[in-house]
Amino acid sequence: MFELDLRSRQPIYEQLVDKFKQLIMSEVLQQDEQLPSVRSLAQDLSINPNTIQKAYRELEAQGYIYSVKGKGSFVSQISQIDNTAEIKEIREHLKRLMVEAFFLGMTNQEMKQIIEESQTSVLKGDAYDPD
Amino acid sequence: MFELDLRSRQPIYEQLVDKFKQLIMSEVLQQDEQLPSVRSLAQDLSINPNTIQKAYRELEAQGYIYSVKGKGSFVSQISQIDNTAEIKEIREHLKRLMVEAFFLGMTNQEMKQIIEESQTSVLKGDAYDPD
DNA sequence: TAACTGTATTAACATAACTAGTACACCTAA
DNA sequence: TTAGGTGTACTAGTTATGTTAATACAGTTA
Repeated sequence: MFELDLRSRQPIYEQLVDKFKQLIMSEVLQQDEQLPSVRSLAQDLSINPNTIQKAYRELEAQGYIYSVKGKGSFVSQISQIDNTAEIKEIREHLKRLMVEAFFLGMTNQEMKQIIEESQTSVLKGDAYDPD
Repeated sequence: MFELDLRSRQPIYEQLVDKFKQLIMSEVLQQDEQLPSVRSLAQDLSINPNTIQKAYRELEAQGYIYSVKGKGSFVSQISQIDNTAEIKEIREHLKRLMVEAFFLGMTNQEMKQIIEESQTSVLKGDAYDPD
């Protein structure tokens, strides 16, 4: 279901958070749909249940999912998710990266092309890596 | 001379490497110009000399500088620096980030605007944070 | 010679992520 | 009611990495 990079500088639980956010925002996972249980997903991914729990806790804190003891974790209403802070972070991150890119000699044109490519892959659904 | 973020996920030595790369690629530091010594820069930045050394070792390995025992560390010829691998990394990084951005609802237009802004700040020299 | 350079090595420390094990509360279906 | 599923909480230990600390050695320069 997911491709994790265990050697990444980005922690596993954050990778999970990002993946689920994408699945939720793109409505691949729909409102009130149940997420895999902490234990089952841990087994599927061959990682510790605590790591899954940490990701779910984070997703719940940010409003993407809600959890019910004894039942499971479920997707929230997209409309009630506030991601303005995230958007701001991404903007800053993009700016920094583009400054780096310019110093390495990448052209304006080249970067706009990457934007187009990215958008295409998103609209085509390539980014979901469905399994 | 530098602004370091000691709490960043990015290690100090990598921040130093990036800063020096920018200063070298933008020719603020010119060919054969001497870099601050390991010990003096460590004192200026209030960090350990080993951390500076690690950054210099990395810069030398990537061809940005050359070091001479007993004399110091100096800027290499820009023309002989091979940064194709770095450019590739940046491209991948940009792609991933843009996919994230799209999911958060950022528009194509908005991203192109960020590119323009970044380019402007680079050309104006804002990015160097001269001191 | 003295004081500066880079370089190397070893040890200790700090932090964060991750794993492991256990326990408890709740829900659901047999 | 009970068994097995769910989320949740907690403590401890492990691992990896970055950073600091101290020391030593080799080369350069005034």
